[in-house]
Amino acid sequence: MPMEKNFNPAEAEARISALWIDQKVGRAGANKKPGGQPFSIMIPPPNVTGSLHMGHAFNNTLQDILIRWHRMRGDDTLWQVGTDHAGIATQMVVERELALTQQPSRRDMGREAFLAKVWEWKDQSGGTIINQLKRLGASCDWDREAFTMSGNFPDAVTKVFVDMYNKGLIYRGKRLVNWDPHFETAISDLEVENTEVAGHMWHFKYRLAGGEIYEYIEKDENGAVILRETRDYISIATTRPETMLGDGAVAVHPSDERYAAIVGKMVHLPLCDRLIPIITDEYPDPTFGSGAVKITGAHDFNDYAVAKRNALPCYRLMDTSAQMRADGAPYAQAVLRAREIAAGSPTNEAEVDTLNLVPEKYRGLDRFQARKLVVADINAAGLSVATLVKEIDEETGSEHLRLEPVVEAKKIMQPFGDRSKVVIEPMLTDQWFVDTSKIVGPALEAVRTGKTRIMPESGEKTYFHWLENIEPWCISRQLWWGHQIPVWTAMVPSLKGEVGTWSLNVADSIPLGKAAQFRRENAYDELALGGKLTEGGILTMEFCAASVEEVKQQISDVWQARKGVRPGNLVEVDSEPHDWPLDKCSFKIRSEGSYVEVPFWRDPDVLDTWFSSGLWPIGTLGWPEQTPELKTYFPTSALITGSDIIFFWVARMMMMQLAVVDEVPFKDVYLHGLVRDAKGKKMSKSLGNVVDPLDAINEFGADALRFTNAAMASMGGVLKYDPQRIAGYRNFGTKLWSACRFAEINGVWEGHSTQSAPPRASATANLWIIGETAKALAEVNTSLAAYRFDQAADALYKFVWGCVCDWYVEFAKPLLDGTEAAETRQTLAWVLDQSMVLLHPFMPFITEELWATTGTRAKLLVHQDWPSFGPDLITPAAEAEMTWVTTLIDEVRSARAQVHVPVGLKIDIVATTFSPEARAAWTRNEALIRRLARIDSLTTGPAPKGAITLAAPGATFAIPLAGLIDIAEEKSRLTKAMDKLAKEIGGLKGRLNNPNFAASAPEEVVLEAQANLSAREDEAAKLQAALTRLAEIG
RNA sequence: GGGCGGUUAGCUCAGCGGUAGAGCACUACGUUGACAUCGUAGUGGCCACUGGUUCGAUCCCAGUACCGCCCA
Repeated sequence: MPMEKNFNPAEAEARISALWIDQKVGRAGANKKPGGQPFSIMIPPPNVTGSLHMGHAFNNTLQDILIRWHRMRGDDTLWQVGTDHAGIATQMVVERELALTQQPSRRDMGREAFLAKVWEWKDQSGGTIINQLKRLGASCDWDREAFTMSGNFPDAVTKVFVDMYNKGLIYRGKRLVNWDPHFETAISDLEVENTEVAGHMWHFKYRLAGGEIYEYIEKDENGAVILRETRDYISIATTRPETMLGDGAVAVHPSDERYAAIVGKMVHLPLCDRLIPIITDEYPDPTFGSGAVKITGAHDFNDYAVAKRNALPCYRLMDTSAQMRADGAPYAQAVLRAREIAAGSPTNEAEVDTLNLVPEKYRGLDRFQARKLVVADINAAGLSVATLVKEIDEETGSEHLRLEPVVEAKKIMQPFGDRSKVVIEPMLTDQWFVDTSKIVGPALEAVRTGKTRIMPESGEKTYFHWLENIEPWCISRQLWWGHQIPVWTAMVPSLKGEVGTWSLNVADSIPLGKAAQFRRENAYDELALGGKLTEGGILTMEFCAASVEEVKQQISDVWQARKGVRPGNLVEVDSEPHDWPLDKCSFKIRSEGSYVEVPFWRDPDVLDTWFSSGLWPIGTLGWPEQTPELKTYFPTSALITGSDIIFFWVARMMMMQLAVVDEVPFKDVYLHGLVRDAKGKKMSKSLGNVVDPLDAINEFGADALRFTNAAMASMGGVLKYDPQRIAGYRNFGTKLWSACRFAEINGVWEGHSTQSAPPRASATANLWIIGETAKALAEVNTSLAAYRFDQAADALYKFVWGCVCDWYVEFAKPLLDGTEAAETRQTLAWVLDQSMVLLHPFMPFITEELWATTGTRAKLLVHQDWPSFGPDLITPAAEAEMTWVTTLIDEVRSARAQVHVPVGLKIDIVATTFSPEARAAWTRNEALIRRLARIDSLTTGPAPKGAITLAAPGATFAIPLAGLIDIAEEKSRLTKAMDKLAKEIGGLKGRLNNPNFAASAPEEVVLEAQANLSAREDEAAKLQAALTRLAEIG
């Protein structure tokens, strides 16, 4: 059956893909040869909720190119595939689906039922992106597909947590974190998008206590007084008025003379019955606003730092959904205690957190509603900074002056959750942290010493910069979908074995306020107690272990050691004691001698998804089991991923693998830029400029998209997708296809089977193309080894289109009629075979199809041996001769076109000078030259009148075209060529005449310039002679 | 504000010490034994600007301008 005119991707891709999957061509170690080195890549696990976008398509194309290349070379190859459970994203998807289908909400159905729903969803819809990867032609080991929530992965995550906990690398603490009020969880600062939005700046007056006044003096740059007034207040500016209820102080810069006199004095907090001090700190910018800043430690990161430095209490004002708090004691009671604390009464973080300083009127309001109300109330109290504005009464026309509060419209940076899109609230909460400062060292060291390479180099700088300034990593999330933190808390006796003193029967649970009082009065020392007091006043202790059984053992051991008895019954309960409803409070741990039931409870939080995906390299290979795969493929060879997750993932994988198995996770890291549209704009659904990889595959075929990806993959480049470019590479595939079809029509494939060695050839053109093939191979190898996919693609494009199709196929046409027909057939078959092989990693479908169509093959192309021939296939003499031939053809064609010789007209040519070498080159390649330059006959002799002249090395040719050509046009052609030569000659002479050049430049550069000059001068002389002749005839 | 990049043909990008390349687009011609998803021949560049180093700078260094990205 003759070949179709074109490759049909839609039909062939599905068929070939099924064949590859069916034959498991990508299984670990497939096509491995003796001596093959391990080569492994871990796919950056896409979110299980995800679908394939251009970033994935790009990134996985590069991985597949490397994998296919190494596999063909006989290396022991693994491309590990899998997905990431994506905590927030997945929970969001499933919750949305529950809402859409009118099912009970997550909270209504409870944790266990909800997780069952998530798994249900995962089984139904979690495979989308994996299937899409198959359409791209990705040759992963599909049987090894991993998921961060199944297989050995959860155990591996737990083990790592426990190990790190035991090594003191993980701790729990109350810190200000980014809180997502929609999902009601902490999120990473990397999951926060800071966006500039239109906001406002309000200016409030905080009055000095006791009616004190001071002289406020404002000076200009030169020190001249521009404002002097007596004030009874300090002016503060804020973009978040509702947080003023939790202010702990007003801060000014120590150098700020305006406020020097009142530093240390107290001010009245508007709307509150509290006084707060004026303190100094380096944080306020004296040139910004009034220079005085209100400090709300519990709701702003900068303020939190100031509060910590100055030991200010951080009063939390909002609940988990960012509504003003409605819990705890009445305002009057809370403020009483706050005043005591301000006056120096001892306290602690836990107690401060229980105090709700939101006045009743604001309790339960949304933060934005509260803002409006606070502003209105401050305005009403006359505590806003105001200016006088003129007002004209419309009826009477009389002017009034009215005080108007100053509200500046201002662009402010506001943090948004990247998933929820709601405004993030800095929130003081208990969270788990990885003490990154303790594990960052080896990660830095590995890159410094080159054990792991990051490409491009700028990525290395970013890596160092981030790691050198690393913050503790908050790893807990208040979600249900994820790896639950393996830490339990249990009631324990004190170190002295006391139970009755602090361990209360829960039925006796004391009110929070009373508990706080209890804690204060006992001025306890948690170290001495060997545990920690809960808010309910119960002595507890944390236990971290991989299983409940181990935890029970540990709890029991503590009781045994401290009290001399083991609890009769350890009961795991749902949550902390102070959350317990009364009917659950039946634990009898109090009565001396009868410790019947001791409750313990697990931390409900789950781990940040990045904590588990940080273990991807070892987790997918079966760790903690020492599997053969782990031994063979770890550390992995390369990681290919977007530069946007260098912090999220790359740096964390480095830290974690080094901390856990003391080895780098990968040798090379290749970072690529963000994917953009043709104009460089970020692709977004709202802009409608998203190029869907699947659309591109449907329209142009996967090979075209893949080749585009490779061609764009220059180091550090931005990736701008232009469908025209994809179309161009589709055409490239078609070009190869039709060259093979040409071969078919000429019987090249008849009886063809794979030949690894090139045929013995004698024709120059055949020798030449064999040499070009060797050069292409070398270039592809070098480029891929350096991760220069663009250079490899470029080399292949030039070779296949530029050498094979443009020249060699044309040369083959006359050769196939001559005495060298047999070797030409073999050469053409070999060259096209090599083209398929070399292109296969880039365009696997079309090449696999051609491979099957064109010969008897022992193996699929995907497992064909990568060639290993070297530069010995290059014949320098053939190369030089073909350069002479192609240059001559180019010149004849160019000259003909410029003087408008009709393409169809065959011309005669006269060699006016002809060296023996040139004559030999002509003779050997006469058929090709005559055909491609459309020459009828060659004679030698003097140049005829009225001819166009061409200069070639060792020869001058004249094309006699008396009457056919326009002499003026030929003159202008020659003059133009002469001008160009003159410019070049001028430059070369200038250099060579400079004595410093000869003295300083390397010898070969000087020689090259000299040779260049003499060649140019030779050519110029020939053209000058031609011009002279033209002048003679007119 | 801090960090990292970029500025080369109309567009998208390579090149990175020896006077500039590709693809696409554009122009003209063209069905010459595969290919019009094509062929042939062309047009098109003070390599952002200003200094410096060098025999020589698009390339190295410093500064300026503009544009990105990341982090505050």
